[in-house]
Formats: sequence, structure tokens, C-alpha cells
Amino acid sequence: MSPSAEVISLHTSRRRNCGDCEVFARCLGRTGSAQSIEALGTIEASATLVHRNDHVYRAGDAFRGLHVVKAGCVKAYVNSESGEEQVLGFYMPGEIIGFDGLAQGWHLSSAVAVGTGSICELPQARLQRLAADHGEVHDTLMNWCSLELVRMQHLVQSMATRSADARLAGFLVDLSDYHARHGYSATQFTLPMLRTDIGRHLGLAVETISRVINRFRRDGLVTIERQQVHIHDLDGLRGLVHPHTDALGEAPRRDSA
Amino acid sequence: MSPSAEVISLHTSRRRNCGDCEVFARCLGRTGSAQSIEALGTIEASATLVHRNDHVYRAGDAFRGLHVVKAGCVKAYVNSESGEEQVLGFYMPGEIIGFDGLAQGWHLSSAVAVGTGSICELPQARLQRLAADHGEVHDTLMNWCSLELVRMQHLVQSMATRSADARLAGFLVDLSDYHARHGYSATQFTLPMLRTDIGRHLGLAVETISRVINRFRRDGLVTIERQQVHIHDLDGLRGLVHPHTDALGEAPRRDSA
DNA sequence: CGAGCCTTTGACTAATGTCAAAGTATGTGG
DNA sequence: CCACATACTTTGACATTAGTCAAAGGCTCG
Repeated sequence: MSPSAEVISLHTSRRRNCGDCEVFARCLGRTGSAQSIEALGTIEASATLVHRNDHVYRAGDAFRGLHVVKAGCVKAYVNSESGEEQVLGFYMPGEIIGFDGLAQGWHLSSAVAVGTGSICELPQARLQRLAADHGEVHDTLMNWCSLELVRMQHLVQSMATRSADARLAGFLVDLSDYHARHGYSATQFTLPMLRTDIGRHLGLAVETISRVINRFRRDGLVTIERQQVHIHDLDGLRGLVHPHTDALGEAPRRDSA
Repeated sequence: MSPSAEVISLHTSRRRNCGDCEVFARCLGRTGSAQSIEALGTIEASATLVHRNDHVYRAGDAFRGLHVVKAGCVKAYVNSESGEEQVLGFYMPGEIIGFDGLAQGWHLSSAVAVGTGSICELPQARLQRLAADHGEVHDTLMNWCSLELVRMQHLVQSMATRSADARLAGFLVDLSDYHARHGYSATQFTLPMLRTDIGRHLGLAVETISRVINRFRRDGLVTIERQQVHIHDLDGLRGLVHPHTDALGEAPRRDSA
């Protein structure tokens, strides 16, 4: 894990108002009251180009502000004392990262680009000023932080109660939902992250990820080749997500001969 | 609000300024800037006596505000579609619950008293007004929400990477730390929650909890009888928390370029 | 074209869950 | 105050999931 790249700050494009950004409506302008959205539109941010393994921030870094994933995919993770990496989440375009840094003034987790992408920084001072001037912005920020909390609660629930199959099915369904929400195909998309990282995210070994994908393929649920995902039976996949202890005499065995 | 003819009897639970409360310094007054603390002290709250299994809020309830555990212990949990309960955390006196309700305006989790205790409500409208008037209060609220997020991240990490022994050891150490921080014995305290709930919190079966406790007892680390915990070897317990893949006499890959 | 990284597969193991039942506290009504 | 009912905890035997180890197979990129 040494070949990691520097923390970003390299290539920045011109600074401009967020409200003028072509993806504003899917980003800061996605939620909140009209006043809040208008206020957030006045933030000036510059998108930074990032490449695979570029860090957005690292655990221990001083908190400079929140970051928005504008393009690409960002992996948030923590390292345990014994060096293992736990992936807390994968963040897609329009999603905001860095809330854990608000707790103590420095980050407790790290964020790294999964592939080529683009990141905007929302400077803390600017956000504070905005929140002070517009109560609605404060509400919106709290909403986002709370949403992040809920996201983590779901992950906890998933890891504590679901089987490997259910976890991976849930992971794929979540990705599918994201794409559908944003107007892309719910059944055909790319899987930008490594199998290893999916495993570290779901609390499973890489080999298990591989085997489960295989099982799904055999059962005709999906075709996953390299990074390309085709979901053939989205409902079937959804059905796998929840434990369903209902099988009183009828176990959910799907055998394609 | 509540007719005074309620169960409110033992303790003075009439509405009064939080700043005058005897536990303020361990509660709202625990963190944040001086201005923030002063502002929060002006909140008026009334403590409500709760008994075992009384709910503070339930999933689906409209979000009315945050709640402070003043005495006792509160269990936060979610129910999966298949009815299983996942315990997200146990909250001790001075801790604040309900941040997940900020995300959507209603709660996604439930909170229930583990035993007899006392709860204060911090009305949302009051908090919003305070945050609007005092930017520092806004910061403090974000801090708390972020801290809650970090707490959940730790739980994720624990469940994904630690063995049953490590998880329970961590759980006990956390409790011990809480008691130490608050001036109580770090090695002798009560375990207010059921074994079942500890299991549901750590993602383990009740039987496993029981067996691990037994193992700890055999190894002379603790004595746990009913709800009474005696920690005999706190350092030993701490040592168990982290995986330590020490097998081949320390071989952490520290490859430099 | 070769090196390194990533993924897949197979064989085996270990940790934890499940089921069943006994043991032990707790509370209630007689 | 007892006796019973209920709820919680512990223990044992066994099943099963997912992890580990080892190695081969495929991409990708310099």
C-alpha cells in the first residue's frame, strides 16, 4: 500500500459560483429549502482533477471543509490499529464527503479516488458564514450529516444481520438505485471499485465476493464481467436482500440445472 | 405540555433552565465554546421519568427534537423488514440521542429505556432558534451529529474486522472508559442491558455473548455476575480488542519504495 | 513481451450460528 | 410468604457459513 499518491491540490480548474455549475441541481442544489439552495449557490468552488489513489483527505488531516464528488467515485475508509482497511463507503457524483471531520476538527477517516474523477471543496469558513447568515443552510447541513449517519446505520444493520449473498445483493441494488435516481440505466452500469474493496466494505473476504458473484451469475441474476454489470433480474436481487425467515418448509433454493 | 398529574414524582421535573440543572456540565455544557454553552443553558427542558421498555421515540415518529439521557440507559435500534432488531447503541447519562431524525424530519430508528431513567427533550424549534442566533450553537450541534457518525463508523469497523472476543472486549472497555471519564470506577460497574441486546448490538448470537463472557471469566479477566461487572485485568481486556496478527513474530509489511 | 496486479477457483479450517433444553432470577397473584 | 409463570441466561451438541491458504488464470500497462 505504498504506491499511494499525494493529497490533491495539483490541478484545479477556474474558481466559480457553484450555482452556475452544470451539476449544481444534483449536488448542493439537490435538497433543502429554496433559500438554502440559493445561498449555497453563492459558494465558489474549484473542481480538482483526481486520479486513482489520489487522496482527498487522510485520517489525521485538519478539517478544511466538506468535499463534493463531481465525477468519478471516492472510497472512504479507516485503518485499524493492525493495519487492516475498513471501507466505510463509496461516494458517487453529487454526494458529499467529509462529515466525520466536523467532530473534532480533523478527519478520522480517509478518502481516496477510486479512479479518475473530479472533486470540489466547500471551505469550512464559507459554510460557517453561510450557516450563520441563513438559518436554512444550517438546517440543510444538519440534514446531510444526519443522512450520512443513517447511511452508516444501514451499513451496521447490513453487516450484523445479513448473509454474504444478501450483503452483496444489497450493494448492487443500492448502486442500481443510484443510477436510476440519476436517470441512468438501473440494470447496466460499471462497477468502478475493486473486488477487494467491495469485500472490505461489506466485511467479507475477496474470495467470498468472487464466489457470490459467481453464484448470482449461475442463478441468472446478473452478468458481471470485469467492471461491467448487467442486472437481469433486479426483483430477484431485491428479494435476496432481506433474510426472509418465512421459509417454513420451503427454502429459497434457486437451482438452475 | 404534560399534565403534572403524570408519573413525575420522585425527582423535581418541573420545567426549568438547562443551565441550572445539576448535570448540565456533563450534558449540554460538556462541549463547545463558552458562548455555545451559555446559549444552550437557556433551553428549558423538563425531565421525564421513564421505565423499562418506555419508548423515547419510535421509527416513523415525527422528529420533535433531540433527547438527552439524564439517568438510566437508552437503547437505540432499528427493525429490519424481517422483524429482527439491530441495536445501534446504548446511550448513557449525558449523551444525546435522536440525530437520525434530522435527516428526513422523522425518526428512522427507535429509542427505548433499558431500565428506569430520566430523559429531557430539546425541542427542535428551540434548537433552530438558538442556532440561528448563535453561530457557535450551530457548530456544537454539527459536532455532536458528526460524533454520532464517528461512533457508528467505529461500530461498522468493529463488526467487519473483529472476532467475537474482540468485539465484546471492546464493548466492555468502552463502558469502562465511560465510567472512568465520569468519575466512576473503571473496573466495577453495572451492565444495565440484557445479554440478548448486547448480542444484537455486536452482531452476535446471545449464546456467543454468554460463552465469551465465560471465557473471559476463566481467563481471569473479569467477573460478571448478573448485571455486576468486575474487571480484573483492564489492560488484558484492551489487548484483546485489536486483532494482532502477530503469528510470525511481527511481520507488518512496511515496504518502502 | 513481461511484470504486476487483480480475480477466480479449489481444498480445507475455524469461528460462530442454530437448536434444544436445563438452570436461574424476577415478578405476580393467591 | 409461597408457588407458579415468565423471562433471561447458560450449556451442550451439531451444522454451516465464510475465512484462509495456495495457486492458477487474465488483464493492463510500461
